[in-house]
Amino acid sequence: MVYTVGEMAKLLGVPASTLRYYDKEGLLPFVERSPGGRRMFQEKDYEWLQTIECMKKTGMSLRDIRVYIDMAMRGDETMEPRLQLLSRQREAVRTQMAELQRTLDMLDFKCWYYETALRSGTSDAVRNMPLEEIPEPYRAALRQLPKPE
Amino acid sequence: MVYTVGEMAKLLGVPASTLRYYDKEGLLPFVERSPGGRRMFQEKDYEWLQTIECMKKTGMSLRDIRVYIDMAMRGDETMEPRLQLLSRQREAVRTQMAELQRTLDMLDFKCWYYETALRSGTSDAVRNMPLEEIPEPYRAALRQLPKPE
DNA sequence: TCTTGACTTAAAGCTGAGTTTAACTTGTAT
DNA sequence: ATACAAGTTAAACTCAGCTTTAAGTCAAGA
Repeated sequence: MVYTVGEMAKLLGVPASTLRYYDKEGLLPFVERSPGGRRMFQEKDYEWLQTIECMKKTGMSLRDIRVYIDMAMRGDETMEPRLQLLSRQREAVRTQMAELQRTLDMLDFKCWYYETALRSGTSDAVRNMPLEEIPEPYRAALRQLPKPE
Repeated sequence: MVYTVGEMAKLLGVPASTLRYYDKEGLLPFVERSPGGRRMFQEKDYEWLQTIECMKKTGMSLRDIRVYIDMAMRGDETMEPRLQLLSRQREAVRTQMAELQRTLDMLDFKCWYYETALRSGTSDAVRNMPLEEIPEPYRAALRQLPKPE
């Protein structure tokens, strides 16, 4: 079973222009063409495209994904550098998550701040609240934060 | 104590061009000018800038940050919409983190895959490994994933 | 006073990841 | 055989978030 670019795009839920763009950028070296020049996507290409999607979710750039694909197409001899690339990406995602957690703590604190201020009708009460009265979970965020405005 | 744009940029660890850009985009309505037209940053402006930085880390667009700043400058009457904005942003960050976790699971699995393949010298062994032999933590990721290449 | 470094603006340029457009070709259905 | 939807390319356009450049202004130290 082969698919045209439009069919494959539909399967993946992306515009066909995106697949053409990826092809132009060298991300789809595995896609063959018909005698008339049309892309003929195979079942196995769907798996490649899922792999690309997955890499993209990690925040990897198209350039790095292309490098990865190129290596993967060269077979087992490139397993080591591929592992290295994935390993670095994993580290990057972990870092990203840790940063997001700190950001989330800040947002939790700010939301609490406004909820409290709204309940008392003014921001004065909570702005001048002594540290001891601030619920424990928010104190850490407060310490590393500017005052909410 | 007042600072020029260059001094404030140094304090924040960003290029001065970024602060000028933010000003042009309306993110710094609080910064006053000298008679000669130069920006004079005050201590309190430093706190505003930290707030902007914090909002940016949540992935908020400059446009939304400007809206937030504008509201904050109008005082207590805008607390409710500000809370709504922060609340929405918090939801967005939570979603983002959940997605990253799934991505991380995938990367963990892929790294395990390559580590195993490298130890056995070929990807065949692990490619054909029956599900029961795959360590439990990785099975979930495998189920929602394309085969690694 | 003069030099010099840091400031000012407007406008253009850059990057990544696409999307849109225009002009043309292919292949399927009638 | 013909129509016509869907394919092809190159090139231009978009968007956010800056950065760079050019041409000019300000102000602190010698």
